[in-house]
Amino acid sequence: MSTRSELNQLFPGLEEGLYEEILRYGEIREAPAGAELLRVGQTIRSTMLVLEGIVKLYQESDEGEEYFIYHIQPGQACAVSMVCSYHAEQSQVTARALTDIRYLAIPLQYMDKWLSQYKSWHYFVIRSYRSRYDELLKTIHEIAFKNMDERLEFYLRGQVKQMGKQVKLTHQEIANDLNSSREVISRLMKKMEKNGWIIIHRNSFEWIRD
Amino acid sequence: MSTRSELNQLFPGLEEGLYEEILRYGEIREAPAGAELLRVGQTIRSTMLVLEGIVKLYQESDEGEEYFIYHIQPGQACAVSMVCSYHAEQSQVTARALTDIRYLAIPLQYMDKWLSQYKSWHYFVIRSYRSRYDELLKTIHEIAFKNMDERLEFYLRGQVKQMGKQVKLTHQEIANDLNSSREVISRLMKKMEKNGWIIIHRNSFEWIRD
DNA sequence: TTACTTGTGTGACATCCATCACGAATAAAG
DNA sequence: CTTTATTCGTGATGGATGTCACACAAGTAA
Repeated sequence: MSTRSELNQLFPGLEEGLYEEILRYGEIREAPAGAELLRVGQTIRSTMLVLEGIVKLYQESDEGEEYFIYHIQPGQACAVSMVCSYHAEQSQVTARALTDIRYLAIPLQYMDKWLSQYKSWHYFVIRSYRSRYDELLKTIHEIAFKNMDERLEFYLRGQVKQMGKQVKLTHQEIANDLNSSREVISRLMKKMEKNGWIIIHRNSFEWIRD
Repeated sequence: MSTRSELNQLFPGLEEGLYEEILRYGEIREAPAGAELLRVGQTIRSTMLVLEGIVKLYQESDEGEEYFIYHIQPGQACAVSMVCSYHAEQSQVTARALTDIRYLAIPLQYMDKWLSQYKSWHYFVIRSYRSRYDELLKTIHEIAFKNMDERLEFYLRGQVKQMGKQVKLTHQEIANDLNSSREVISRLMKKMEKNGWIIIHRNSFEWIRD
């Protein structure tokens, strides 16, 4: 499949001219699973349209703690990096390739140009911000009001939605994503297993409930 | 001062035609301190440009707990309500007038129209989303990684920045905004007073440090 | 003044969760 | 098969903070 038709499928509804500009000025890049694509404090110089694979976005504290925020899938862009301003801003989040990925890197200068030139593009940008904004609100709702058991359920549901009912994650990785500790996650997941919500395997679990 | 020049001052840099449309189709409304402007689950039908007074945005849980998110000042808009889509969305947050306020209510249909018609408007919308998105990230950072003492300091600094060094808030109100309890806030503020950061009065406190 | 309301201070206790300690289960390597 | 590394299970303990109880202080109304 050509990149052009791939673009068309993943990012439908853009103008003809815009597809061409994206192909002309966007650079196709690849990164292996685990690669850091954006780190806290880094200055943002280009935006990212994901073509293949999954990117994970998370907050990081000074002490190296993490908190998972959301995934970026093929057909989505990194809202954080879609600044529309000249003065390149600094990232508050870290982005890491969860699987091997392929993406289009687009220099920031075109963000500005396309915003004024292509109607479909500014709708795309605004939709992206809007939906990410909503996801952040949900995250705040979880952390602010819920105990770890409910937050874990919310988190696992999110992973299942993304990865399917078989999710490959160790308890330690889950604990990192929720800024908790392995022991706590182990205990809570054991309880979920007893309730018949999941089946725990080594290095993975299986979602049953719902 | 005419509404026109007021608009010009508060929302500078928009096109002439846009100012006129805002005045023609926006309805000037007032609300007393304490009025609820947007509640969780409510369908959003118009957006809000604040002209005078301060609006407070917060999350609400099913059990009636609250968590403060940010203030909206004169010259700012309610990002939540600037949807660019036909299917009016539901709010995840509650907005309440903190003081008596005056604002322009703009029917959602013009959001769409102006987005394609006025360049300055879509920059305004994107800037709004962008900066609110960043504030949400900061909030997540606080809740996810920090203990109550640091979160309280972050919160109080925010209030001071907004209200000046004399802040009229009871410990109970602060506790509500942080989804904590009065006793905890009292104890922590007492400690801050001992450290010379603040002076506690009845119904208010004074910021000293920095 | 007296009574009443509202806000604040503080000890005692309970709960959630992080940490420590250690052992068991599983997979990989020799 | 034996050894080793990784992952998971689980009790014990402690810290942060929510909850309860109650006293006191500062206004407000009668």
